Amino acid sequence: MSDTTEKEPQPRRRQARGERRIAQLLQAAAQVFCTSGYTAASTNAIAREAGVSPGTLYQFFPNKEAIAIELGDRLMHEMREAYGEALAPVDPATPLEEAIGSAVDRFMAFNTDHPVFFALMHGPDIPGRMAEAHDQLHTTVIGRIEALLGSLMPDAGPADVTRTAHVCLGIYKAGLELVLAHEGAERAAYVQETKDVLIRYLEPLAGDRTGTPAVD
Amino acid sequence: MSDTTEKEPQPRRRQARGERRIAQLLQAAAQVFCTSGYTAASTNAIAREAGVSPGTLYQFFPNKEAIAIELGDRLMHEMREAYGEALAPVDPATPLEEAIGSAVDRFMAFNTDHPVFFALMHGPDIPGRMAEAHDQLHTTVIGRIEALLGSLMPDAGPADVTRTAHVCLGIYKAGLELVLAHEGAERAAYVQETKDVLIRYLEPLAGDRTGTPAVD
DNA sequence: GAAAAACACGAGAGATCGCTCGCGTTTCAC
DNA sequence: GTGAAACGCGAGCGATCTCTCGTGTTTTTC
Repeated sequence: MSDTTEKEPQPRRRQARGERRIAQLLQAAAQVFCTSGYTAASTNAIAREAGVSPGTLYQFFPNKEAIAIELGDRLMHEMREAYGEALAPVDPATPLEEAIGSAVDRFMAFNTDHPVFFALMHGPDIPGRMAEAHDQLHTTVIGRIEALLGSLMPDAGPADVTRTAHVCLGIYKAGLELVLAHEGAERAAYVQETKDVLIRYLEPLAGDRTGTPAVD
Repeated sequence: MSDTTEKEPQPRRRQARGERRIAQLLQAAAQVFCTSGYTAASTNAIAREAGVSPGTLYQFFPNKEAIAIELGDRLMHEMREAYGEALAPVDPATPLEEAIGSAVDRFMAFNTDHPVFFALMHGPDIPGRMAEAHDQLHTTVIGRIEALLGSLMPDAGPADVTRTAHVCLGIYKAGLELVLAHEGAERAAYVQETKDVLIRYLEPLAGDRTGTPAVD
């Protein structure tokens, strides 16, 4: 009834030391999640990697899931910060190759800079809250791709557009997996291959309508 | 020193009942692995799913990994039985579309019939012995694809052929994931999309050589 | 400077999981 | 029919993992 009656009281005023520890722990968690995956990663291992005791870890995170969630949130935020509206609808006048090329480059760069992102999103055993975030991002990305495809496929049904969007995202994910598995020049070559696959897949949709299966 | 001195004596003569239990347990394991993944699947859950006690399970399998291995071996065997030399080099006279179409159809059918296969092969936490089998299959498939591509890309370096083979396999895997996520007509549509992606990716390689990056 | 709050530790409680063991039941060989 | 071996059970051992708690240290606040 009083003024600041919150259900989840957070009278926890973090000190500078605490913020540092949090960053330290998140970095360690990223490392461990990358090498072991979310489920196999133990909180004790994360604490050890960060050079602190298990008890200290739980001073800043209520449970293991919260670590992944905070990590995911920060990555999402950083992605939006760095690439802003890379997901935004592009100018329809932009050539297909250019649009695909820049989008693939941006996302590939982010994922190679933050391999945890892939590890957290791809695991089959991610916690519930994490799956929600994944689904939300997935839906958003699919929506953006659909918007882009809308101008490419003017006379296709919405189901076809959605399906094509899913195929595009699948191609990107497959390419990303190959890119992350290689380094240097070979990695760059796989980035180019990913672009080529997408371009060749989408090119016929632009001007050619023979691809539409007129099954009778 | 005597005659049948084996390091691993298997005087275990299975009865018909035992063989039935093994099949029962493997089917239950397939079910549980599919829904939970290998690591999250508990042996107790597998036994419960099969309607037997945990002790009975260990009467037939020395440990959890052996269950996955036996399951994998049987799947591999069944694949070779059913599709024989689907991986074998095809007649070079076969049109690209037909070759891709039949290969994709065969493998998609197998994977939709046995979703465990994908679950076991795709998990990031599969046991060591399983990873070996996966790598071996992977290498075999890549080799087959390389052989097919060899005739398509006569004047490409071996590294390029290998890379293209990996991209093809990646496209297939991505398509498979989408196919498994849908049913009925939508599933069939995704199969067709997978074929289209592969065909459009590989078509330019056949007659067109402008794709070869002549970087200096 | 003293009380309070945030930080840090590490042993271990509580839960889960892989797997074992002792004992009873069914099936097979002879 | 009888002994042996395969089958079946389920309580529970040991290891591991998440998370807690009591205690001690550092920082902030007044």
